[in-house]
Amino acid sequence: MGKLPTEGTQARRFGKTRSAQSTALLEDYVELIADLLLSAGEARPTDIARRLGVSHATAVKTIARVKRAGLATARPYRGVFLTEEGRALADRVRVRHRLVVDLLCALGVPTEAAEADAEGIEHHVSETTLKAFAQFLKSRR
Amino acid sequence: MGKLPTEGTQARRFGKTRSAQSTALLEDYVELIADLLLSAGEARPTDIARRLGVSHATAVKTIARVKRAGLATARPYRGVFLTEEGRALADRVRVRHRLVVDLLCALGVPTEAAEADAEGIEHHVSETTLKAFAQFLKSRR
DNA sequence: TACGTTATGTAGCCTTAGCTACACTTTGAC
DNA sequence: GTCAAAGTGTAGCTAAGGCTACATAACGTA
Repeated sequence: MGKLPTEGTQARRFGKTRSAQSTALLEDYVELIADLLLSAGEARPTDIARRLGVSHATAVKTIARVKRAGLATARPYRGVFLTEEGRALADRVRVRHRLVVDLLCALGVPTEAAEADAEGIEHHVSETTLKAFAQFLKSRR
Repeated sequence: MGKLPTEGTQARRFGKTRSAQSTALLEDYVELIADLLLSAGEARPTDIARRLGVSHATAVKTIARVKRAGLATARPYRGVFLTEEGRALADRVRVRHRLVVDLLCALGVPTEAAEADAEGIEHHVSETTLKAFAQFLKSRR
């Protein structure tokens, strides 16, 4: 039985988790847009919607939020593009995703499950934890 | 560079992540209520709110949702109690939380960071992955 | 070039999860 | 027993993230 966290500590943890959830979607969009730009040369709302499994209207609305956050730009009927900041975020997210998947695989999680779980887990992994993951993988290679 | 997931596969993963998020709050509430019932003998809305770092009004509203989900019962001004189903969920959640924290610690993540990150991670760990975690911890003990 | 298909954007609705403000119970101290 | 403080509940607001329905733009092909 571990020691109980103080009221304040626990509240802070939950708060952090809540804010992580609000940025998770933005990260997913940015990562996906980067992916589409690279593999298809363009990122269209309909493609994004299909990949995420949501309606195109939902995608359009969220893209608007991504733009508002300064991560992307878009002109009507002309697709979506990342800003400098968006590209930087996409890179960070991609690296983190790979690291999480690699770690899960190293622990014996089957690839398919690792990829699926990483999708949810990655948004909640702190820098500190990420470093520990990298260290662990290095030591075992 | 891993192989790309098909459109459908990726959509399914995102969908799973989305639904996990909708149950995450319920799990947190149930776990906290169980905790308070055990340590204080009662679970009052204000205590729950303070521990989660939200207003009491928000807590009350979410407690209503927990009740609607059949996980808890409550009578006005008399505190919150778990149903059979709620207790079972609380147990599962507690076990899972401990396992995630223990794993992170075993990988060299400092305790404080492990506890904090686990709060967000635990809701996205599948049964498959959970088993791999347990197996890894056993093999290394 | 005209037209049907596909993509896009917009409007309006729902639920969740947060908040503040206000009203009503309970509880405890006197 | 009274009354103030603390706790509880309710109402009404916001933003996010879903959806469907509908109108308009772009594209490809006959």
